[in-house]
Amino acid sequence: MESEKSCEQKALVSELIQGLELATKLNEYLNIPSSVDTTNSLLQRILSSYDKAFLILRQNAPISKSEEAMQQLTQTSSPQFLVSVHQNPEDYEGARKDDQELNQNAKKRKRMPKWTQQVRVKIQDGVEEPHHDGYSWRKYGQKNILSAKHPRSYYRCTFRKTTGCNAKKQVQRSEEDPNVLDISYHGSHICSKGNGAVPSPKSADMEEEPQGCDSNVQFHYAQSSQERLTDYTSTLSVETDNITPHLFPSFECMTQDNHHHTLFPSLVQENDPFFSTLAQTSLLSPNTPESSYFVSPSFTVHDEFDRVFDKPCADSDAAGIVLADASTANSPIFDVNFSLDAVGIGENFPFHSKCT
DNA sequence: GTGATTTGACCATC
DNA sequence: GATGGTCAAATCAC
Repeated sequence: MESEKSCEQKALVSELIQGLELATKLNEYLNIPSSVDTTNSLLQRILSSYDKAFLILRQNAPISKSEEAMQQLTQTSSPQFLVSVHQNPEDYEGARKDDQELNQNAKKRKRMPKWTQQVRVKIQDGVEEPHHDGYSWRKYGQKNILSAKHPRSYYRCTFRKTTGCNAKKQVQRSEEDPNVLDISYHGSHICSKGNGAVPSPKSADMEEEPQGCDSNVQFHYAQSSQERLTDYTSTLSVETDNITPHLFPSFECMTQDNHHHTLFPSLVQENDPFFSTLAQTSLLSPNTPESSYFVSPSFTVHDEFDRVFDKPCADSDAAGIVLADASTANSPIFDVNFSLDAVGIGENFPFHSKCT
């Protein structure tokens, strides 16, 4: 039993480390204009590594306090710009096996990975701006929902026919606050290949090109429209009221327009070498002049370890965070701007060293 | 002309 | 039967 756990732990750590290593490589390639294929390949491998890691975790535990917290988070209706990602743990494994078949009927559809995101939309002269999340969606239906004031819109990936990408999303205005859009994502994007990672001139300011995503983890990509970025960042904050504090370490960010943003509750960066380094080398880096950043879903390394190996952890203080950064206005890239060397992570990195 | 959106109808599930 | 999700023809926009 113990040896099994040890083996699983090694596999899990290996996948996580591989993901970080690939992210570092990806960051290097992002500075090379002609390396689009390489970066796409690295991106897929990174996502695959974390997919495997989460599969390992889910094979070993039913549900963790982090997932409960995530559920609370996603169910919270907040007037603030709230980005949260919730992947239904019961849906995940089955859905990954036969994603292409899931739209055959509602039964299978239920097994698709699902996560929700609440986004505050900007209302100008009574007209809402379209919600942009970095993917290209095609609306295929709208329905009045019985208990809701506002109709629900149904979208699927624009490239469904050409790539078989089965990602869908449902968009509905919040009951509590009409300025908030409740967005539910179903399925994963598999449309990264052959769709062009760089927006076409026509689409650069109007529509997003599809980006690689073959994972339950949904990245938020930089968009080329500076105006749109400003609109987003001007309302960007993260709801923290109902979050278990150790889930989200925080980073303070100041944008070009002097808006101050707290991305996560401030708890750990001062004490934790990992995040203090991360904050210094990436999040607060002077090399990111644009007033744009995107928050990816975060996950708690310690918490997941707790779940797998039944180890109580007093104050989990490390979490994995990938920050998508629009430091170059013309390319929809995301910037994983930290390295393993910088934070001292190697194969022997003591992920659980603070647990008792 | 082509692709996206709208909207009523249809289907599966509860 | 009520409801949510999807289809597909009609319409719109470029």
